[in-house]
Amino acid sequence: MSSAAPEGEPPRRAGSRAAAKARTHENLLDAGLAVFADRGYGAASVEEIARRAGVSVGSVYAHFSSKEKLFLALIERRADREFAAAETELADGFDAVLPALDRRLREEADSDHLAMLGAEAWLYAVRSTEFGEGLAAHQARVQQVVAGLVATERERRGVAWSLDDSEVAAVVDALYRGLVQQRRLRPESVADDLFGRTLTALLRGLEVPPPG
Amino acid sequence: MSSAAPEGEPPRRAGSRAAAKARTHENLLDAGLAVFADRGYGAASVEEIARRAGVSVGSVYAHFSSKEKLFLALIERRADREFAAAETELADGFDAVLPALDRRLREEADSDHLAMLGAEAWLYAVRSTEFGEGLAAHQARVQQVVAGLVATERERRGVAWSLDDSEVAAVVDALYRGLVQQRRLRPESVADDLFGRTLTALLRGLEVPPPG
DNA sequence: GTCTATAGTTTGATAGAC
DNA sequence: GTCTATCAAACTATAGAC
Repeated sequence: MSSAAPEGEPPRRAGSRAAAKARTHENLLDAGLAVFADRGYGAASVEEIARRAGVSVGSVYAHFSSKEKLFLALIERRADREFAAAETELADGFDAVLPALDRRLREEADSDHLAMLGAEAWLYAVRSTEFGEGLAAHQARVQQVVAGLVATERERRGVAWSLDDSEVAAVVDALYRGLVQQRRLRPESVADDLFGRTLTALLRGLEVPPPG
Repeated sequence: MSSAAPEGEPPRRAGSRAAAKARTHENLLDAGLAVFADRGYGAASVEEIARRAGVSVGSVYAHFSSKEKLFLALIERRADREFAAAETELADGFDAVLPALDRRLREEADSDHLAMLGAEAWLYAVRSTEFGEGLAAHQARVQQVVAGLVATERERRGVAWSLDDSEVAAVVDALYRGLVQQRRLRPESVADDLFGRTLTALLRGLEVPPPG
């Protein structure tokens, strides 16, 4: 052992070998995001991803064993970030949630790559049983968090609703994704706060008149 | 001229040349639907489409000048059918619309190819300015039909709504597409009549209490 | 209009030097 | 870990016979 650095010690400088490797790794994921979103999974070439990340094709295969693995790692990173963002927003209480969701919807729809990546991920999922189950599990987790918030709000209002909490969560999720795609295609048809106003109306309409 | 058949006369038998050509044309569109849905636009090969249609690659290019043109013709056929179906269902009056939409949503989500084709079309649209404007125009037409029905129902109820008719139409469309994708990925989270029940609740919640 | 055969690219992935 | 060089396979599209 020529180096005296103990295991687990953080790198001394930003330019250390480990940091450079991690940076290349992230650069490849960022480049993959752009190319997969621009060309689609099938038409995306590893060569273009490498060029965009500023490395050679050989280096790409040193980090990811295949084009497919790079794509999956990219989806996973996105799913992790999405889940973390959802938990952060929900911690601020119900009244802060709707504006936060409106903002996230705009960011995703107006991003150059995010909405397309979501569609590519869905397509890959419905074509691959294994990955499809993984994405379904991720969506189920997100919707359970939403369902929890929905239940809290329903109890606070002290009313019964004509849809189950999990159904409301599924509808909210589906409407979110549908509006993202809609805004990407026809921005003028989806106002900045349309999602929030729709949910406000929906929750009011869910109330079931008390029996008797 | 060896044949005595006057111009414009209908073919004598189903096996005439013109009928055979039309049949091959439709077969190619059907095969394209299956392959584009299964593989994605970029990964789909003309060779597989030809094999699935029972013709050679050369024949494909006798009908469509490129893989892209075949894809676009396929999307257009689908859009025409979608629009025709929408108009038929809406002619039966409002009460019949919700069950009809529930049924169409199930058919699209449970089809082996339709939901994927929709996602491929959206991706192609957001990547191509020209086609994107075409698909946006198609969606605008569909939503105008929906908005007309929404306006009629709103007036029949004699109430004001907290969303414009066109906004309601956009939300209905987005929710429909979102639930199709949701059901394809997690069928158990989207009951057969969830879409109709959600719209029923939404319309109730849209009502604005009369002023004073 | 449909076929066979093929031209001309581009692709994903690997080998070996450093 | 990154590079250059390279391979075998697959691709879209065309040419010419029938």
